[in-house]
Formats: sequence, C-alpha cells, structure tokens
Amino acid sequence: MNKPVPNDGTVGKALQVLDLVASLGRPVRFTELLRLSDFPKASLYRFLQTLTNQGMLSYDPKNQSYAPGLRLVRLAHSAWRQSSLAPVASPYLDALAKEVGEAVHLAQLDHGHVLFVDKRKGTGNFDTLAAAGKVAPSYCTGVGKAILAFMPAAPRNLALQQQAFLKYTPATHDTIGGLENELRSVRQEGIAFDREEHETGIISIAAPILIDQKTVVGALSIATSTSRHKLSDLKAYRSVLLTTANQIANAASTWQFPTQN
Amino acid sequence: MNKPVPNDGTVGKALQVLDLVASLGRPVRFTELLRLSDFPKASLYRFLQTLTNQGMLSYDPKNQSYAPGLRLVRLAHSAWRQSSLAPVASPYLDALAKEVGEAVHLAQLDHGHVLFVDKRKGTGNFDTLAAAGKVAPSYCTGVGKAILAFMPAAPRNLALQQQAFLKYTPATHDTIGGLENELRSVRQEGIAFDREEHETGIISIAAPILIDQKTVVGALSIATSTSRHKLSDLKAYRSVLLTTANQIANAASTWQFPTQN
DNA sequence: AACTGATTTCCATTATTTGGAACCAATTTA
DNA sequence: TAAATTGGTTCCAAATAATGGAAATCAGTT
Repeated sequence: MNKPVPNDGTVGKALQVLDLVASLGRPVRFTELLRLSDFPKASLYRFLQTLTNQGMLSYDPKNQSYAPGLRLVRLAHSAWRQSSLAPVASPYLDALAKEVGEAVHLAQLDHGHVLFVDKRKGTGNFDTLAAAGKVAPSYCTGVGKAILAFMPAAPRNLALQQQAFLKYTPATHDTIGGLENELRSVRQEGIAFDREEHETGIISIAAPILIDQKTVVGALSIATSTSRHKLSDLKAYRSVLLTTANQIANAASTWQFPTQN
Repeated sequence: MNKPVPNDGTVGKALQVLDLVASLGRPVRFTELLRLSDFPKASLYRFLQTLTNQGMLSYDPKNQSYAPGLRLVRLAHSAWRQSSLAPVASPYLDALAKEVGEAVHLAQLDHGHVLFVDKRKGTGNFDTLAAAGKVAPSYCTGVGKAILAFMPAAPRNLALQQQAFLKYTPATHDTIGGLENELRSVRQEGIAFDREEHETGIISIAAPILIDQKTVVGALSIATSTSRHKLSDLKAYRSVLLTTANQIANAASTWQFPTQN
C-alpha cells in the first residue's frame, strides 16, 4: 500500500536518515529530524543511536545535536582512491592547471548529479576534500552537460528525469527540451560550455572523459570568472582540454587493479 | 552466547561489510569477502546487494568486484565540513605551511586511530602518504601522541587498549608502558615528536589543539624527512607550531554553528 | 558435452525491527 | 510553587524483515 520509495530494508532506512542529516549541512536536533523525516519517533531515535555509535554520525551532548561523523571521512578516502578518477587523473590535472593557470575541475556523475572528485585552484595548490565531494546539478554545469551528452540514451533519460531545472540565472536551461538541444550540439563539438548557467559570473569549458572513444566516465573543465575572461577566450583551451581528457581516459582504461588472481 | 562484538543490528552488520570492502583498498570479489567475513553466503550476498544499490558500494560487473561507492565521497564532504577541524583551520595551515616550507598535517582521533583531515604539501614534493581521510596508528605518530597525551585518563586508557603496538621500525613503542612514559613527558613539554617510529626516514613535531587549554580536539604537525632535516632542526618550529595550534583552537571554540534560532 | 568453481535465488524458520504509548527531565507558563 | 509544555528516552507485544541451508544458475575449462 505504501512503498513510495522501494527502500532496501533497515539499512536503506538508516542510510536515508544519514543522508538527511548530511544534507542539512549543520548540526541538527532530534525534533527537527523528526519533523523532516516521516519515521515514527521511536524508530528515528533508534536509527540515530545506531548510526551514532557506529561513528557514521557524531552527537554533541551539549546542544543535543547530530552531525555526520568522521567515520565517513575515513570510508570516503577509500572510495575516492578506488572508485573515482582522481588518483589516476591527478598528474594530468597538475599539468593542465599549471599550463592554463585557471581552476580545473574533475567530476563524475552520481545519481544524476555532478560530483566533483578533484580540483586545482587557479593560482596554486589544491584542497583535497574541500572540493572533492561537492555536488552540483548536471543540467547547468559544463562538466554535467559534457557527461550527459555522451551517455547512452537510456541512462541519460533517466538522469534527465532527475534534474530539478531550477532557474539559477537567466541563462539556465529550465526545460528538458532546451537542454536536449544543447546536448546534441555538445555531442557534435565534443565540448560543453557553462555560460553563467549555474552562477552569475562563472563560466567554463568542459570535455568528457571517454574510454575507447565511447564510454563516458567523467568530465574535465577549466573554469574562470567573467571578470578575468570572456567565453571566447575559453575556446582557446579547447585543444589542450581535449588532449588532457584523452590522456586521463587512457590512463584510466590502462590502470586495472590487480584482481588478486 | 556469541556476541563477540556488540553489533547494532542489521545496520551494524552492513557497515561491517562496508568497512571490510573499504579496508582492502582494491576491488574485491564475492568469494574473497566470503572468506574474510564470517557471514553466511546468502547474508553477505544480500548485504552487498543492499549497499550497492544504495551507492555505498559500487559493483563492476565486468570483473564482478565490489569497491567503496561514490556516495561515500558525497557524504564525507558534509562530515568533513561539519565535524572536522579542517574548515576552520584551513587559513592557519596555509600560513604555517608557507612559513616553514614543510609538510603540515592536521589530524583528529577517531576510534583510537589518527585520522588526517587536512594537509599541506612541503616545498619538496615528498608526498607523505597522508591525505585527507587517511588513517594511521596513534601510538607511533607525532599527532597521535600529542592527542593521547592530553586526553582525559578514561578515554585515553580506552584508546590505548585499541593500539596494536606493531613494531613498524626499531624506534616504535611496542609496549603500553613505554608509550605511557613518553606521553607523560609530552604532557610536560606540550609537544610530541615522531622519531621515525612509523616510517623510517620520516620525522615530525606535533602539538595538540587544546580548546580552553584543556580539551584536546586534534593535533597539528610539521613533518619532514631525515634527508632534509634532523630532529633537532624540528625543535626550532616549536614556537610557531604552538602558536598556530592555539590560533586554531581559538577559531574552533569561537565558531559555533547557528543552532537554528 | 561434462566438469568445476563461483555467484545468485528460494523459502520456511527465526530473530529483529517496529511504533504506539508510557515515562522522564528540563524548561516555561500560570 | 505548581502545573503544563516541550523534547528526549524507554517498553513491549505484534508485525516484519533478516537468516542461512540448500538448490539452481552461470561462466569458464578441459
């Protein structure tokens, strides 16, 4: 009668709670969570207990609030090293950032959203997790469109359904049709642009990372602000961007884990 | 009769599986996990299913292997921002790294282990193995000892129980007594050293981050290699290290989250 | 085609989760 | 000072979901 989301069992529900806490981005108290979720009081309470003493959440007794726990940071380290392109791509990002002197982003798709897995700052050094883990919509970012454009139709349509199509700026696509048109041209040119679609004043040029020229596994972008560059300036990076994306693709496809015989 | 580890229910078990996969640091196949865990085949299988379609694990159908999933990276981002010292400490790390030109590490204690939450590279491109999310033993690292020394007795003893006391190098403490002796002197001097106890050739000087001169919330270290510096050289950093640790402590205690009205 | 080892599914039994309601503690209101 | 309100925690019988032995399926080999 009521299976609105096909949860997988207790674990699924617990993770739902975890997500909720994480999504709020600040410590939350029990009552607030109770309002936001639709778990009964006792159940929610038990989930929080369990998650907390598993280290997935941390609890501050002083102001009785929950926040995501450090165990997640530990786990994410493995995830980042194994399941993301970041470790393989790292040297190429270094080189690209050095060459162009602008911010460089590496992203992958996760549940229809863009997940940044690494970046290089425009000027100098990088912060690891500061950028890694950040999410953004895919319909209005360079990397997002680059990935969407090169996905097989079936998963792409699924991903398109998940887009919120909020109009962040005047330039943001707010219809699925408009986006699909652009994706077609992205597919032809092999490059996507962010024309201040997510944040006013921020533009980027992005290329998909294609393994065997076919399977898209992520995207790479050079981003800057309109105060430093015009969109037309970015087009000059097309070639170096495509080259780097290709290098990363090669490195990624070559680098297989020793599957322990 | 058999509750060797007081698991919290299904969620606990699932997380145990997640940890197992993460700890291996490479994609693993079903059978290997079956050997390593002591779950019955069908149960393990279901856990993997659940975790996978929750995005906590990723599954590679090609070689039938499991790895930690990207959802963790997403979740960890919130955890890192909210529950770690990293965001507040960031500018101070920048300044310190710039001033001393050596690798700087910021760490916190998690279940008795040192968890690195941020770092800055030294000028020399010696990439110490530590990145955000990386864990290390606390009994043989500068940051670990700095934290342990300043913890209240009760949790410290608990943490000490959790130490493996593996003898990584000739200098590693391998008895709880030896470590306790050193912690006493660390407490007096306000500073801890790593004298090649974890990795041969790597030394560090570390200071605890103490809120209100009392509660230790993490530690800060300057690390280098014996090929560049002697231990005595590091002592010169004592003062700047303590100052920075203090600044971070102040920033951390001041910065309270808006607890929502 | 038969064999082998790994992976996946089945299903009756069992153990765990569930959630309404009672309870407790601290703070606010009368 | 007492009563009421709010926020958090515990109980326990009923409902549900997890369990795991065994059997079926699948992918390589010989």
